[in-house]
Amino acid sequence: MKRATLRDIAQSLGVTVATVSRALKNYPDISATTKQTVLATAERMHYAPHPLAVKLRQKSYRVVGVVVPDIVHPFFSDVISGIIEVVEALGYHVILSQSNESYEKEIRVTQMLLATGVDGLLVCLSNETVDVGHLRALQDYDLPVVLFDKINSGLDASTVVTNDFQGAYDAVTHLLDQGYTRVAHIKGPPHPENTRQRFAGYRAALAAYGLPFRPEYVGECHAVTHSEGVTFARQFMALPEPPDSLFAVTDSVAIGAITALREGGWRVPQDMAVIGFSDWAVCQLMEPSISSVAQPGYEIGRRASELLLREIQQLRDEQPLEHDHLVLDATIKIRQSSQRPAIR
Amino acid sequence: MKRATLRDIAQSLGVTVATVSRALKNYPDISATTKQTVLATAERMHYAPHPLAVKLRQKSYRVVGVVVPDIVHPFFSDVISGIIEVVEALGYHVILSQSNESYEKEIRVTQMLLATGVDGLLVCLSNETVDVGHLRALQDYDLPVVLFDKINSGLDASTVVTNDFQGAYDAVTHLLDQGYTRVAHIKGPPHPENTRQRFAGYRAALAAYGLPFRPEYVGECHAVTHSEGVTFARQFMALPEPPDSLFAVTDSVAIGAITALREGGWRVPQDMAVIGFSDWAVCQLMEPSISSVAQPGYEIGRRASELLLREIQQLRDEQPLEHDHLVLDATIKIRQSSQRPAIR
DNA sequence: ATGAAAGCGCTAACAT
DNA sequence: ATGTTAGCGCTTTCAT
Repeated sequence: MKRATLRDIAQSLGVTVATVSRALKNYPDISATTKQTVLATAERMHYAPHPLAVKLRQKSYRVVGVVVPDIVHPFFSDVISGIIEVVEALGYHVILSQSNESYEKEIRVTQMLLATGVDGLLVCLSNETVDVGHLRALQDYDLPVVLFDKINSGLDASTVVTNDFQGAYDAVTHLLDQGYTRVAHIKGPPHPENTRQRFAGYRAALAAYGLPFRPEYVGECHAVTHSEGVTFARQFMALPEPPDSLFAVTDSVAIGAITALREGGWRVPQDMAVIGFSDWAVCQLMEPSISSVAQPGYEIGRRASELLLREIQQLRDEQPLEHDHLVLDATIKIRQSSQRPAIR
Repeated sequence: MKRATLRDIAQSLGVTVATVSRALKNYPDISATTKQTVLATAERMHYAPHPLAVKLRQKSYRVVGVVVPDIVHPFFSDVISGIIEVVEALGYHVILSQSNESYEKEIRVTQMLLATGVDGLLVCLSNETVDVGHLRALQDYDLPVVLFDKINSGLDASTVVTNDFQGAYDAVTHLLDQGYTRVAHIKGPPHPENTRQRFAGYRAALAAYGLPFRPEYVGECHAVTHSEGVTFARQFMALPEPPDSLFAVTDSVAIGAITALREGGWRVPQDMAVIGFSDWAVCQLMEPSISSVAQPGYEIGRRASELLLREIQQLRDEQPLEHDHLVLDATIKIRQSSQRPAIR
């Protein structure tokens, strides 16, 4: 059936649209009978207000755009889930896009989002992105932008990130506290700030315990994959004085390393303790269960949304935008893979 | 800076909004000079058309709503990814909501989506949902709805699902073809059609190979968790004539079972072959790697979107809506856990 | 080549 | 208690 409008109801009742509009919205100055008839016909005609007309009139769209590099990733699913939780509670909706880690596509989807009329944008930059002119352009259109996880200081915007440094520091400290002294690290590539921070946390923890930094105990990934974990673990086992423990930049690398260790006849954690980063669901299912550093994805989504909604409100009130920079703690999850067996 | 409108440009140039509108859209009957100046001022004023005004005028919103029970789930991430791929290529956007497997919330979010003015809806029903009156109501508002994965025959709508029966049948056949004859099954609860189909596929495969159905080889989960896998595997091991292989309704159950088997001193696949369902990423990472049945999530997202967009178009053309019912094949991924060792 | 005017569907200030 | 009117920002037909 064709969608009914206020006018349809008004005409069929011989009143004006204004009356109908008021009747439907419980305005005080409306006769009980009129209200009744209007409500009844509206019901009968399956009337529903045209959302676009309402929004145009009220200048509020109530939609925020979200751009992540890759939806099919547990961390981003968590973030998105947190975002939806917060914004829906305030009657907002979420339009979701992905950049597929492509700078080109990121520009394209942010443009599309602007053209769709979102009230604000939550963005996790792609790994390729170094220039943020496209986001600055959005801000020029009075569109608030909040960055999370992968951020860029070139943009004057609120940011919400995990404390990768602290997470890494805690992970390594957990190893050192148990008496391990030769802690290896498989680090990520130099570009994303996140993995660089993890490396920094690793070095800082060693330094805090007065241990030397040994370059031969560090491997640098390019793609951050399972197979790189395999490669570096083999390398470590072949050293004249091999490490006794390993902090890997991600869980997939940690799992790759464990695979290689096992093939080489090394037991985990007896011959080498291992701790990863990200706390994927697999960590709990593997044997041994894998220790890892959990990122507060859901919380990042919530906090970033709160900041964005605040800025949207400030914009509406014609107040200056206040930016914030949140750094949320990561939590180490200690499981079997990193627990030193009792000393006999 | 305040957002510029057509009128702003028109006034600053001493022309009408109509002229500006035409100049910006490359209409033929517009002087080159006017076009130049308009374009220049538009640029200077950072003009961008107001999306809501355009959409209201053109009666096209170009947004589809998506409702899934839980975003943080690899299968749904895949589906969403497929949806976004297809609809963005046609200039549409995706508004995402989750029902958290709650019937109440499903009603709430579908209503919100209607109120937001989406052009159509892609829905995976919550496990709680038995009545689909809320979706029928949407259809009454001329809102096309396509169901995927968890569907309900009570609604006259297009559907896209995995062929759970065939996937299960193939999984069990794969075991039987290798000479296993005592195939156990840990099934899901009776309600969601999907897991019932898997059970049906299991029985059909046994029947096709002339094997008896043995109730003692079947366990029924309530929550479909890792720990239920543990419980049933222990039960199977304790049987006087234990099964030689197992088809589990999901990967988490399969992994639970493997854990229990290992604890009980049983080797996988030597003492019991195991195959799961869903093909989570973990399956490749575990040792032994776990065989599983892959659901075509991405493809489901694509196909469901295509059906929905077709219906949206048909509605616009005032043609009758054509419904389709697609059943996409699942693919068995054979890995170590289900491969019978060579017979010596 | 450009302007004037109507209208998408709704709201709200101002009448009566 | 209800009607009138003006607009939200844009597109498009019909004039000129």
